[in-house]
Amino acid sequence: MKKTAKQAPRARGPGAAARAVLDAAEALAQTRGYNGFSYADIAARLGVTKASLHYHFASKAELGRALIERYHAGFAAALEAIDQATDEPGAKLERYVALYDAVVRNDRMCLCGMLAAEHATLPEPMQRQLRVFFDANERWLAAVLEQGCRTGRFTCSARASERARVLLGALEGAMLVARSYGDPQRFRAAADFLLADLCKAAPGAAPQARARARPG
Amino acid sequence: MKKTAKQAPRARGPGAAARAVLDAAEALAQTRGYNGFSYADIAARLGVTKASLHYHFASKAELGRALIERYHAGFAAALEAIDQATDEPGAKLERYVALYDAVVRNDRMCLCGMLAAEHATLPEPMQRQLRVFFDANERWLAAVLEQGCRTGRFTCSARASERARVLLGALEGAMLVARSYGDPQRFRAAADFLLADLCKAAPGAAPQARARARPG
DNA sequence: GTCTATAGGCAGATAGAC
DNA sequence: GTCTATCTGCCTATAGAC
Repeated sequence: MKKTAKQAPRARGPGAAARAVLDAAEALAQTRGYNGFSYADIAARLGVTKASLHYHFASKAELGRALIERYHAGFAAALEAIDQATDEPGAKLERYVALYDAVVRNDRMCLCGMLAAEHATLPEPMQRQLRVFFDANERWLAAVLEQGCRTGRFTCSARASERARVLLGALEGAMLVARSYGDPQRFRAAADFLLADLCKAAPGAAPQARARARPG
Repeated sequence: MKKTAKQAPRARGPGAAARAVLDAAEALAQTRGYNGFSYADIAARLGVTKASLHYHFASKAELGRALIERYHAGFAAALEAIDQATDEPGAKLERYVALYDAVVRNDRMCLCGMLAAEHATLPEPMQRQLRVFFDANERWLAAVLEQGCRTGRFTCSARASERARVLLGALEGAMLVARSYGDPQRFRAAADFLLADLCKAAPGAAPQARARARPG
């Protein structure tokens, strides 16, 4: 079933090169920001020239657009996976936080949180994409909080969508500040605090709220 | 009492030019980030040439250092003013939030929050200054929370310093995300939620928690 | 203190060979 | 798809006149 051996690069499948560019750009954007990296940085990581990058993404604005698009799609898939893995609101939130915790432990910041800081300097399409990402996150979180409210799992103060907005901002901010200390534990501790607060009025109802994906 | 009329520029006092440079750079850094502005931008705003800026700040790294230094000093003075204006922990927190609210209403982001996003690209002296700023804020907040705990003004869960850290991160994150929507009200609403949470277990003890400095 | 002029480098981007 | 070569423009920074 082997294709002609000459086509080794093609063997990785179509779009593999573009994906490699996105991977490198994503890592750079999440650590240094959109204004903090250049085509030269990506080219150096991949061992190719700057010119070849323009074959896949004609402009940096187009690359940035594709970056958010893929990131959002991946995040949406992760949220769907959570919904299918469990119905328990507390477990959902714990897994949601775990998504960000993985990002932080990888010495990165949420891509969209990072880009939000640079908002004023971004091409307008990217600005719109950021709002779409945050809106989707808030909607998902609001639904989880609302469910937790109904079932008595969480402190119920209604206004789930406002609480979702605060929670998302708090998680982004915890990542932001933690970066200055190079200490992933700082994020995890803040996240645990935020999760615990949701259960404050329902003691004993937060059994595994502090479960870890990995040993501390 | 007039000086010789020839010295009009000097009349603004020594260092006035340097201060004007810092003012312009600060506004740019808080809206576009450290990597999002150049000497050319500052020069254009002040109506001078790029070269003249180097007389006051030899390098951009030195300018950045001076930027954080002055910002932190101003913030420290504001915190001291709050301490002298009131002893009530709730009022202190309300005034603390008002400091950030003024920043947001000015279409800016906290300078250090903005720079925290760009942390990986900053000169090492600036990186250290960021930690100093956040540490000072956390200490002040922790003292206020601790006092509110003792007096029963706030929900008392001990661990004031951890709660202070979460609160600071949450405020920075609320600013960060609100920027993408260009809506200052988004920050204020999140801040009110955070303040209200501190009083959740002490209903009726949060009379003016939602007081505004200006009409909405 | 501010200017003109310029250096030296890196940015994003394009043309055209292979 | 990737390369070499190159363009244009902006960046930080410096020299030296006024």
